[in-house]
Amino acid sequence: MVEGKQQGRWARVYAVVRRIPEGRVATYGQVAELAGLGAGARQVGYALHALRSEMGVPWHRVINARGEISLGHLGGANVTQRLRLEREGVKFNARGRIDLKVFRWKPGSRKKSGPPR
DNA sequence: AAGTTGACGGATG
DNA sequence: TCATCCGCCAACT
Repeated sequence: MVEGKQQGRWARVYAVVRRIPEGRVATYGQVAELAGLGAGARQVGYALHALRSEMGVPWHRVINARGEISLGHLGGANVTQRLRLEREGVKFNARGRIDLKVFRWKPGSRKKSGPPR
């Protein structure tokens, strides 16, 4: 129950996630670091889990270091995530994994920094 | 108040 | 490449 108050560490996570551009993805660890949580990658996942309502936070652009969706089979949330990413131009390989070398978001590089689209 | 948990990550086998 | 183990740190019970 933290949907209402968004002023803790989680708010920083949301702020970072909101900066992830369309067609790009970031890993939990990356978001954690950008949010100043250091090694709190797990907290990022925890924060997004508590998010429930999106509130303009593109949570679907956050994936694990393997380049895969970490969500369990909850209410098809993982399907939603994949669908949204594909719709944004992010491609999955045969194993359902994303090529981080191509789609990983590089903070700062605001212009197209290589990846398609 | 204390212990457990977890949308993770990295090293190791 | 996949399976295990350990480490991090705040939220939850």
